[in-house]
Amino acid sequence: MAASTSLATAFLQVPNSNPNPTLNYTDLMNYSHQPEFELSDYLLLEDGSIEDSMSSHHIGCHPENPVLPEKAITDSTGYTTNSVTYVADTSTSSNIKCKSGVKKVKMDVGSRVAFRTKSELEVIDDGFKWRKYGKKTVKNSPNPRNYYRCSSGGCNVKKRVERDREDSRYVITTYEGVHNHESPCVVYYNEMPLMVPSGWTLQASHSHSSSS
DNA sequence: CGCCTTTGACCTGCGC
DNA sequence: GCGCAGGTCAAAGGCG
Repeated sequence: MAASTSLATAFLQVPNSNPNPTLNYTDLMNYSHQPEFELSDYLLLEDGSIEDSMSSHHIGCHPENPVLPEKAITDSTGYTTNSVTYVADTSTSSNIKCKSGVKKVKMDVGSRVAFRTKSELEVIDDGFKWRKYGKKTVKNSPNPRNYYRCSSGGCNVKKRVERDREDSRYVITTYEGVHNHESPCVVYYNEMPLMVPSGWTLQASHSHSSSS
């Protein structure tokens, strides 16, 4: 049997004044209450049942340049904004859910994760090369939905990008599938490949995993 | 020249 | 069965 690991990662981009290059969950919560830091939502697409907390997250940030304007790397299910990057491991079929302020996380079966993030940019460099293959207007939404496919040969990962119909300041990105290749920037944690921006550090605050 | 975006057409699933 | 909406295809054109 393959190892089963519940794993979710958040790369936190903190204010320049932050003296601490690595953060744990408590730090994340502290920054989430500061005005210059806005934590994004991310959404659950698949029906979930297993509820967990952010204690299962690993949180890190760039040691020298804490605020990365537009550059960050995630894995197939991660998403990056100017504020925060979440990475959810879908190879183990995890799903995540939280509200503003990130209090709850859900893990579940499925390889599709959506993130709702506040960003002026619709397409953010997440370390992979994406090729746009479609654009569609969505019913009851003034904003079109864009479809992207990983341009790496043989990789079938897709993502959908659209602006929130209720608040166009937010971008909803849905990742579907798992990359069968590495990002240019990747580290391994618990034998799991994690996509980490070059120069970033990763601190494992808490984790839980199981294998058989 | 290769890779990308654009965009209309086509396909498919679902509700009625 | 029909119509609608979402998702994908593929041709055309642009750009480095």
